[in-house]
Amino acid sequence: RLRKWQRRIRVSNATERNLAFALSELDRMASALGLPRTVRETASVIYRKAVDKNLIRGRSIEGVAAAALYAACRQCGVPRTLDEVEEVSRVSRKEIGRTYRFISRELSLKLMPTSPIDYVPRFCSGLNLKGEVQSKSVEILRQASEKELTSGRGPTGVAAAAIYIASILCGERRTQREVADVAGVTEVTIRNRYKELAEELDIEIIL
Amino acid sequence: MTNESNLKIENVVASTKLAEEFDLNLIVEKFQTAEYNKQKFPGLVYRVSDPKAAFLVFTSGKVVCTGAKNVADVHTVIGNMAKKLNGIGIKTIENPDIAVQNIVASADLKAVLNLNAIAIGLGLENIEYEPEQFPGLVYRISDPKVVVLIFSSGKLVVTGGKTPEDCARGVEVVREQLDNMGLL
DNA sequence: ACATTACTTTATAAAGC
DNA sequence: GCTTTAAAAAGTAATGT
Repeated sequence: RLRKWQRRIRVSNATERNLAFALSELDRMASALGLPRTVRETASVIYRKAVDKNLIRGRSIEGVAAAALYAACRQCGVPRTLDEVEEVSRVSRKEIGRTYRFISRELSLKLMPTSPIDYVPRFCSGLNLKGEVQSKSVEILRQASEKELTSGRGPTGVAAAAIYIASILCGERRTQREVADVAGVTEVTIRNRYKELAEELDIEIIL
Repeated sequence: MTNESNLKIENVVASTKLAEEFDLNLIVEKFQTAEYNKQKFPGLVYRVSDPKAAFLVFTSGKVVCTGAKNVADVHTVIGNMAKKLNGIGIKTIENPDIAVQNIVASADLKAVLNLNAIAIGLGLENIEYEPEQFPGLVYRISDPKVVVLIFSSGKLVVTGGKTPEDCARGVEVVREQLDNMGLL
């Protein structure tokens, strides 16, 4: 009888220890990414649900925590790319993506693919661009979406191209390199996307 | 009206057993283009151009054939492979059972698609669409048991089928569902 | 700036780590 | 789970001229 109690205490300790570790990891990663408290709380709720459904079995706490954070960012409308989450975690992008798909399905998160529009505020502030440019970027993205220019394209690349165009239209030009750096894409991608947007949306870009 | 599936088979994967065991070291030295690194991979790699295909040969006598463009070619290339082995002094099983394990095919719905709308239409729980990672929407069908990759260009990739009919049916299932949702 | 090569995703068998 | 093979889709990336 005493052994049974001891085992329960041990399991309980291990469970609590793991949860504490996971939560501290979430906090550490969220801080590194500069995420608000609401996202950290959302991530911890997702993580706890994963624990309750025994989804951690066969997976690392780090991986599930990173996937929960990635999912939380998307759920809160402030997405980070898998690459960004990978940078602050110690698991590979491949495992974060794989674990994300798993918990997303098991917890029925039903998240829509990330919208380029959700990246606009963060990228624009990273480029010191005002609200006017943000509004213009969003306007361009809505038109792009209506004309089917966003399906299958990377959300960050499309957002970057829209911001690049908007910055020029608003007289606050940023170079392709500057935009590419904050968006985490290459100049080639910005070029390909902005050419397509400019042509299909009949936007004249004069340098 | 409608349709013949402009289905094109791109790759056929099959497996069979040609002997009870193989001495891969003997085969590598006799077949000049064969590759064999036991620590890297347990199988010997051998490419042929007759009908183009690639073989993975194992010590157990089992063989995997990939890259063929037809189910018929699979039989042809495996037959040629058996003869080449015989020519090198290795006996092989007479009429080996050849099992097609997977067929990859491509098709074209000839329409520009809105993948976000399709994701919602087919149900987010039934699909996977992460444009950040890959431009295609992944749709798993249970009957026929195939996986279809749907692209915004209207092009499709069907894989997982064991027969060309599975692939053709998979395309039709997608075409019908998209049509019913008015997304075609 | 443009070209080429290469990697992302899907399925599938094989033997072994 | 990984390793290796083949092939398509379209986007993005790395490298080279």
